Amino acid sequence: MTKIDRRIIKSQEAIKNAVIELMAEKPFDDITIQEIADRANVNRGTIYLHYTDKYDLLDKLIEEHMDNLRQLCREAADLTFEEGNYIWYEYFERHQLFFSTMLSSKGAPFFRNRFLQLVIEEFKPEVDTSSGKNEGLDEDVVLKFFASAVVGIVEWWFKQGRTMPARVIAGQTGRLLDRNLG
Amino acid sequence: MTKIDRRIIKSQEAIKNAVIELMAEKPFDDITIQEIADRANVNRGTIYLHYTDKYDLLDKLIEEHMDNLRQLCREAADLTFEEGNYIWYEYFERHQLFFSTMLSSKGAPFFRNRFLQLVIEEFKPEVDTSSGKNEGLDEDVVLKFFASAVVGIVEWWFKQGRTMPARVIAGQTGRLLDRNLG
DNA sequence: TTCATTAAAAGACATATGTTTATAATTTAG
DNA sequence: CTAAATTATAAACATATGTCTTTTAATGAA
Repeated sequence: MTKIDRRIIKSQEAIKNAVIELMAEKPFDDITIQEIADRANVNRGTIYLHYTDKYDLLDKLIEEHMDNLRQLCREAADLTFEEGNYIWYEYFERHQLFFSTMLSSKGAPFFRNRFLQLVIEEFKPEVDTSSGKNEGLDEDVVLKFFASAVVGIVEWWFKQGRTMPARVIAGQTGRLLDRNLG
Repeated sequence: MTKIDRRIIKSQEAIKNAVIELMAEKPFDDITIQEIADRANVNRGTIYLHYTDKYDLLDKLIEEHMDNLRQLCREAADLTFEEGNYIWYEYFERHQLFFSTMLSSKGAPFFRNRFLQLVIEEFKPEVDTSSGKNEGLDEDVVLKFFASAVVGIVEWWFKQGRTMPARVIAGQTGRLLDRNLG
C-alpha cells in the first residue's frame, strides 16, 4: 500500500471538512475558494494542489457517498426493488444536509450521472429483454429509462422538501419497478 | 402591444446569433462573454444590459425551443405516446447542433427542468391514479417517474451520438409508456 | 425637423479564479 | 540524527466576470 504523505492527508481532510461545514451555511455555488481556504486554515493555492476546482472537490465528496451506497447494496442480499430503494432513501435522509445543498448547486449533474450509473448496475441483472414483457426492447433503453426515473424521483423528493416518508416513496417506486422489471 | 426599441431588438438578435455560431465551434462553457461581444459586435456591457450572465442567455435560447416544442404539441391532435415522442425526437434531430453542445454544458440542468415540465404537462391528462393499474399511487410520483424517464432517455440518446433512429427510440419509449400510462 | 428619452459604448473598478515561482516547513528514508 | 525529497505557503500575475459612471449615438414622439 503506497504510503501517503501525512501533510496531504491532513490538508485534504481539512479542506473537505471545511466545505461540508460551509455547505451547511450557504449555497455551494456561492462559496468561494478563499472561504474554503480560510475555514480549512490552508493557503488558497493548496486547494489547487489537490483539486482542479471547487466542483472537483464536490465531485469527490459525492463519490464518497456513492461508494457508501454501493457498499450498502453489497451488504444487503437479494432485495426487492422496494427494499433496495428504501436503503437509498434512508441513506439520503441521513445525509440530507449535504444532498439538499449539493442538489441545488451546479454540481448536481455529477451526482445525477454517478447515481444513475449505480442504479443501472443494480438493475442490470434484473432486466430481461429476450422474453417476457420487455422482449424486443433495447436493453440499454430499458435500463436507462427506469434508472432515470428512479434518479428523477429522488431529486424531486428533495426538491419538494422530502415530505413524503421514505417508506412510502420507496414503496411506490418499488411497485412501478416490479411492474416493469420484475 | 408594447413597442420595443429597435436597438434592443437588434442587440438581442445579434447576441443570440453570436452565441449560436460560437456554440458550433466550441463548448458553451468555454465561450467567454468577450467572445460573444466581439462576434455580435456589441460592447461587453451591452450583454449585461440584456442578460444576467451567459447561462441566462442560454436559458432564453432553450426557452425558445421549449416554446417551439409546445407549439408542435398544440398543432398535433390526440397523439399516441409513440407519436408524441417522435415529434420531440424529430425536433431534437433538426436542432441537433444546438442541443448537443448545450447538453454538454453547465446549462443542461435548465433544459432538463424545462423539458421535464413540458413532458409532465403533456402526460398529466393521461394519468389516472383513482382506478386501474396505478390506483393508489401518488399522481405526482407517477408523473415525475415517467417524465424523468423520458427526459433521461433523450439525454442518453444525445450522449451516445443519436445512433438509434428517432423512429425506433420513440417506439420503444412509447411502448413503455403505453404499458404504464395507457 | 427637433428634442427628450433611451440604449449603447468606453473605460475604469472590484472581485474571484486559476497559475506560477521562490521560500519555508514538514516528512520520509537511510 | 541528518539530508533529501516533498508539501505548503506567500505573493505576484493573468484572465474573466460582473458592476458602475460618463459620454455618445440612436430612437421615438410631437
